[in-house]
Amino acid sequence: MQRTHTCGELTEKNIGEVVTLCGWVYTRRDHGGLIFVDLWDKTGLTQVVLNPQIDKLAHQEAQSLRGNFVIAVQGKVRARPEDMVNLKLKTGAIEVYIDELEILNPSSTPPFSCWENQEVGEALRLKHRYLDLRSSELQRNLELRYKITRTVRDVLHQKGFIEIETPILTKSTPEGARDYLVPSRLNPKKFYALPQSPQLFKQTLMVSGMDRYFQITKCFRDEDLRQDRQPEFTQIDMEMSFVDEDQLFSLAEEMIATTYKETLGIEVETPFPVLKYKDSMNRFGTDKPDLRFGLEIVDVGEVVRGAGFKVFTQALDAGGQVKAINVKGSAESLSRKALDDLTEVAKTYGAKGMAWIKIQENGLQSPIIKFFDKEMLDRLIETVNGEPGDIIVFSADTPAIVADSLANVRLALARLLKLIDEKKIKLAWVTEFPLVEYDAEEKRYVAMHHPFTSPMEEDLDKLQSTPSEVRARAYDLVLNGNEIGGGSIRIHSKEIQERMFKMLGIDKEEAELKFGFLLDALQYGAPPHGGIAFGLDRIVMILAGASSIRDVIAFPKTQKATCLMTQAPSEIDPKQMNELKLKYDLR
RNA sequence: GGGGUCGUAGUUCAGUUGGUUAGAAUGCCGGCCUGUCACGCCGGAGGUCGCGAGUUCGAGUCUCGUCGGCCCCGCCA
Repeated sequence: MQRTHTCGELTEKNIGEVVTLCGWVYTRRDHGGLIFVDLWDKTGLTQVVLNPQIDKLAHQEAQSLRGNFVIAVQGKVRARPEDMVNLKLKTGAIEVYIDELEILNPSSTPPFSCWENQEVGEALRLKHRYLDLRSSELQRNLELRYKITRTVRDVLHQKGFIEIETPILTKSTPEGARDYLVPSRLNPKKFYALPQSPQLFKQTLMVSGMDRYFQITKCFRDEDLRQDRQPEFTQIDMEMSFVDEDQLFSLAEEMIATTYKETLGIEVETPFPVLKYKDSMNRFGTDKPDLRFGLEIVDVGEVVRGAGFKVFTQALDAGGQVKAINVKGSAESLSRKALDDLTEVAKTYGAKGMAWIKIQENGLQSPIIKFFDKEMLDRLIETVNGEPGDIIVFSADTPAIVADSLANVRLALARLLKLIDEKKIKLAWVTEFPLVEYDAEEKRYVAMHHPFTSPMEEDLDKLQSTPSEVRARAYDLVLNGNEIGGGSIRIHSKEIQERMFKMLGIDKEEAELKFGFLLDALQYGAPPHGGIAFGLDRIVMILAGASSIRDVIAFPKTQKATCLMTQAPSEIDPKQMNELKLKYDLR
């Protein structure tokens, strides 16, 4: 029997036609004389009817049907009696009277029902991922994922990009994340690394005159997993020659806006606002601010300097900061318990505690006001624009801890007070990142983005003197508080690249050993170029409204980076170890 | 490396202060049923309480360890 229609397309227009449907038994309702089967495929459900008066044999055979059996049926489309129309189904106006039934494949009883809305443990769902993927939610997510990549390919194609594949077996690169390694059988004691990104290859392609490259490709980083992070993930990677930030931003904006339009039918405004890293850190404590709500951070260090409150003065004396958030109108809604919980949030990010002041009509309430004189309190309240009904929360510590703790207290507050409008889409560029940051452990500067990121021209003279003040031509794209992409204008001058390596403490031999091929390439007419890479999984997750990256990946890993379906990773045969000339040395 | 949380029929869960034979719903199996659509009615089967020690006359329940899922810190150029 050859399928003539899918299970989601028959309507009144097909009444009278003889059709053949194939699909899975969704439910079977056996009335003894009459059997109803809801037949499922990814397009929908169709009710088929087995009536012994239409075909005795088919009816008899249908008694053995069970859930998830794969069947083919042939019969005539009929209108349902008027009061039997099922408005819940697209195909609810019709049903198919079957005169031929073929069981293509029976099914064991599955460990869980993939169609019912019963909450099933994620471990079990991952073990039987093929069943879980039948659910409408995952079907919808994977379809959205495909629509997004298709739109991206369309847009980039129109803009003159070509997709070029780069190696998966490649060279281990220093810095950055931990590499996944693959032993080389033909070259004992040597290893390939799986790429953390195609970074070096795409820059090399610019030297080749490819002009505009993109690739939707897997990247690998052997680090711990999170809700929005997998060791194996997909980047939309791109690179362009002869561009500056403006051209690159507008292209990326068009790509994102078109994606929203084509997949969700939503118009997003372009151009996206641009926020300098420094301003983002000052106002939100993070380089990926969620701009859907306010609760901005205010520096009150100068106001409280010299107060009798040791927590503040000690932080300031040690070169730290005191910053605050005015939680407008929250005096009623934020309980003592909520403030304790927020304090725990602050502590998670290194703060030793979280001070607060409640402004009431009849004065201030707080465990710390006794340490301040009235004049200082007045100025403090004025600085944060405080009014009766507000609560001011404080963090005092090193700049990094103040930023980190308040950024996360801010997010927790927004969730607690339900300040986030889920319909809002707030995209922004964050620019002028520091080129390097000091690594206390390694006692040297390390590239914040990567060592090929171009410094800003006006900061070039600080490369030697004050490296930490040099700003980079690097940028991130932030969507509702998530970093969804990042990139930079690259260094194409050999001279600047050498100064960069010098600052990072990488000598000539080391540079040659680690990045030799790119450095060679850059000597042979490297055009000015820059690029960006987007995290596809995160973008799909946000557009799908999914709560975990696992919900937009067909076969995701668990938090311990295993696959419950394939049981990867697994032990290997000693023969394979011998071939690779590898030996365990477990400690 | 660290913190939190969960683990009991196939599944989702309940299980009191440590006390008789561990329950419910759903699913599954059998029977009945010609207008259901999460069909209905009757009956039945189904448990290494994640695993291992310990405390106790007695452990699903308490203690320790361990394994696994999830969330978080660190980590993620």
